[in-house]
Amino acid sequence: MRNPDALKPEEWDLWDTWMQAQRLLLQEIDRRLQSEIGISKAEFSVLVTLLRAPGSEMRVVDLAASLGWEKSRVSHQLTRMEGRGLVVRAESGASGRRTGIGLTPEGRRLVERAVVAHGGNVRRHFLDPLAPEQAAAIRAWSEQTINRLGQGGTGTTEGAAPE
Amino acid sequence: MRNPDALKPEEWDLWDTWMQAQRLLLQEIDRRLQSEIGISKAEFSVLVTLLRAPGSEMRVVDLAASLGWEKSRVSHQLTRMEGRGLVVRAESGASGRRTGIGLTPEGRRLVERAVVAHGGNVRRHFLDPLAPEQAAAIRAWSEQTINRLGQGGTGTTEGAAPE
DNA sequence: TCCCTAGAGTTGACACGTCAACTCCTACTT
DNA sequence: AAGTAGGAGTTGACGTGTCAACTCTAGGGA
Repeated sequence: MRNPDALKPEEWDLWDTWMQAQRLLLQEIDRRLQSEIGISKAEFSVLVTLLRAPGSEMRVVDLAASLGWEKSRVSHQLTRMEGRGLVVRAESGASGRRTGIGLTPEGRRLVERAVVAHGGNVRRHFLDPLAPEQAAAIRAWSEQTINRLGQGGTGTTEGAAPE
Repeated sequence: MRNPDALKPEEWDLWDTWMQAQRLLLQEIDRRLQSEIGISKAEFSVLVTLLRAPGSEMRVVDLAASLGWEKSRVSHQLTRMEGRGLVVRAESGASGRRTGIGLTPEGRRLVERAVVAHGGNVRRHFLDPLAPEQAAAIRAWSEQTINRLGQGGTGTTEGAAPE
């Protein structure tokens, strides 16, 4: 603590407070998605990304790029979701061999309900309690943070919980 | 999307942008802690909490309360950290049987270095780029979110990465 | 043609986290 | 003293996430 770099108590407090608020909000939104629809945030992200893809079908590597995930993470996630019957690994066999990932009817049904429910939760727990000047500050901070730390945003996964 | 509750594109965009900024910042801070000191965020939280406890010793249940974690999570974490030689489960055997958790010399050495490094990282990546009015907005939003969602804050774990 | 490199995808080992079920001990009740 | 309720702690099953190593195949020289 004799380091000149040491944070002052009110600085630690801002950091801690912000971290805790974040964690509570994400927990709340995730838990509601889980209890109302029965899918996790990770499953929701994959399903939404597939839903918005042309033909509702993508390759693993494109899914990974769109979500900003590692491809091994996508592969593990797909293995679990295939087991739950939410997605299919379509192996185009002899001809194209493109191994596209697609939605099952069950997956499509769930994600369509989830988009509505999740939107409502985001509105209730994030957007509504946000005062206009808070929204402006958060937007500005977020953009400058992404510019500073993010190399190239995934860009296209609008509406998916990014993580 | 024909739901009246549906979010407008700029609302989705604010949510996505904020989520992504958060994720990038946490990733950056965690990765630096890992590469500079060689411990994870979870390990750091446990070590800092122990370091600040009277006698650097706590029971599992108090650790859990202070961190805001489930006790089973604490137990699993301690099992891994005991394997790495960072903490000890002191079983006071016949007399008190209090099963206090303590720091090993190695654990103490690491956490003392980590506090300095982590503080510097928080300053560089969170506090410094924050304009004063952004800090005020983030503090206000965090506090109202905690009041709305948090039932009883853990309170005392000042300085630990709360999650 | 044969090799061989580079991309796509999978797998295994491990860290992290939750939930539910379990053991163990203490303290209270009768 | 026997019984029991409850707190403290652990464990196992499983979902989530990273890293490194692996397979497979297409395409591109020599």
